[in-house]
Amino acid sequence: MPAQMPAIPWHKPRKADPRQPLSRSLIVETAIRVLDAEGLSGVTMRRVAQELGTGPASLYAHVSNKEELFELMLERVVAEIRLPLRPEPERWKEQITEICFEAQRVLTAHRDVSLVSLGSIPIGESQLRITEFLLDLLLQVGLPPQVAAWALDGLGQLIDTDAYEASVYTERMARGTDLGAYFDQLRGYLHDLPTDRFPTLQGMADTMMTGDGDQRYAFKIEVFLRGLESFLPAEARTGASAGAGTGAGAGTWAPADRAGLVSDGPGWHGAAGGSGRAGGSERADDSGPAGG
Amino acid sequence: MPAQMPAIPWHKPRKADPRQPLSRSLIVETAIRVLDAEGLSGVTMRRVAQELGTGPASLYAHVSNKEELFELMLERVVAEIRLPLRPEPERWKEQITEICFEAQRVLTAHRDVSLVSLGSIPIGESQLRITEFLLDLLLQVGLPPQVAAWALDGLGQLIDTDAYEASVYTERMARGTDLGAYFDQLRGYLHDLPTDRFPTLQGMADTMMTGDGDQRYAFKIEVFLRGLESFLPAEARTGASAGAGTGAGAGTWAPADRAGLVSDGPGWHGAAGGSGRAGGSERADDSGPAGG
DNA sequence: TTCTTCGAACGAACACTGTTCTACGAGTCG
DNA sequence: CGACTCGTAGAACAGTGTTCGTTCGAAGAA
Repeated sequence: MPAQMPAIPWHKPRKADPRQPLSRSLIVETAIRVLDAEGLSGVTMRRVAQELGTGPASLYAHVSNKEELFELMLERVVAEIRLPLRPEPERWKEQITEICFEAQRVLTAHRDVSLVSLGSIPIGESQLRITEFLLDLLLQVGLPPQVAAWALDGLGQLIDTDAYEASVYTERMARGTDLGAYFDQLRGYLHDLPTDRFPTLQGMADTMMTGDGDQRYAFKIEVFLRGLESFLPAEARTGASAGAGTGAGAGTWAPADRAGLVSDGPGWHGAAGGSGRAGGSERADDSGPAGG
Repeated sequence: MPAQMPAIPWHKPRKADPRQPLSRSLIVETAIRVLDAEGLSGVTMRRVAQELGTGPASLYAHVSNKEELFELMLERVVAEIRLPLRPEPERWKEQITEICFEAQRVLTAHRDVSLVSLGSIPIGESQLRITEFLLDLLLQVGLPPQVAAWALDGLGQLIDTDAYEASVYTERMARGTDLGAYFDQLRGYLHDLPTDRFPTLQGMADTMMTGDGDQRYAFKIEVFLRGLESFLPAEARTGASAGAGTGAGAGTWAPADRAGLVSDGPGWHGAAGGSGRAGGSERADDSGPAGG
């Protein structure tokens, strides 16, 4: 808060704080401020009310529930997700990947919110805006309507789940857990598994732990999109389709180049000392494909 | 509770209840009983303690946390998931689909538990057992190790998220919401969307609402598996691979035949007049094979 | 101007929550 | 027999979401 002029003493001296009256949007904004500062579990009616200089009961005049408040918060957050200007069917996979990463950037920028998203049907205006865009894109690509509709479902789950998982790790780290040590420990645990009962897993401990959150996320998106691609009717397939041929060996696979839209600043990725989800948290400064 | 004999008055009249002493597993079992009866939010330390005829403080001698208790509960639940006798690489997609449905069956049979699973790394013994099986299977199919490893991640998220979403609807229905009416309302809402801003979505309202939870789940699994298939090196591809050619038109796509293990009838579909994800837990008595 | 009305604001309270402190009591070891 | 553990609990602390009943301030009616 910047310096503020003192209240003129003879103007309504009775009420010291010239705060604006309560309103739905003011409450939601305040709640989001608390969310960003202390995580979703820190957003309590009392905490929000206190931030507004009032009591918890006052909030119930504008918001019927804590659940409703949460959903309003989610809507406001989702509204921050930016979309490309228009669908470009010829590079639909790249475009969807970009949107997925943009969504994850925004969601994880607000701590835990994705948990709210996980359990609710996305019918808010902002959510529908994204749905509309993706649906349009998928239809233009040539996917059958039913496939496109159901694909949105899966895509939404993918985004939400990954954002939530990422936030869980961020929260855990914010509470003092050293993720680097934790993952090393985990790797050791996998490595020490009894060979007779877990022969495959035990031998692949390192492979299981490879890759940070972004890499894994990109992989999942790519798998889903390739799967979607296989539902394209024969006549809708362009030559660019990675489809069947480009089998990609183990290490040779690389996440789609995420240029454009997502290229704003370092974002959360590097900031907190490493990976979103797994492995090598010591690589905070890696210049990877992601940053801008 | 069946009728119970009254305690013989002159046998230890001091302590009326001849209950067995507290123990970790007894607490976990009791907690799961409460979970099944009242959902995850009903599992409170006080409630579990009360069920055991004691106070909440007594639990902390065996369980360090509510969080730890939840994870112990998850482990016990996941242990119920049955696996096929051995990997059958020649029908890997069917087998994975079966496992996914079996997992969902078990998870949703215990209300909310999947929420616990969503935020934790699956390192319990039972979870690793499943991981080991799937990893073995995927490697036998010929997937590159790194792809197989990361695929497990995605598969786990798919299972957990879908189970959680299903449970959310079940819980909501248990609280009295009529899902049929709710989805009709939702369909109407989509249909009434302003045509200028949501042209695609508005016209596809019905398509968006088509399909029950199982169908959508099967679709997502199929997409993921087809995507995975595209990572098979050329030499590992059998003729059976649906891969590129069998493009499937709009309505012609059908979920993979879920024989054996998952062969439980119509499920809840008819009940709520449509889509969604909830319901039909009334078929717990299916005699599926797959045991072992 | 005065009176009524009505919804927003809010203090207090209710019934909960997870967790900890501390005392009690039985069992075992020396 | 005393000392010493350790599982069992009662009570309490600091919170939680939500509701009740009241107050208050401004707008509309007389």
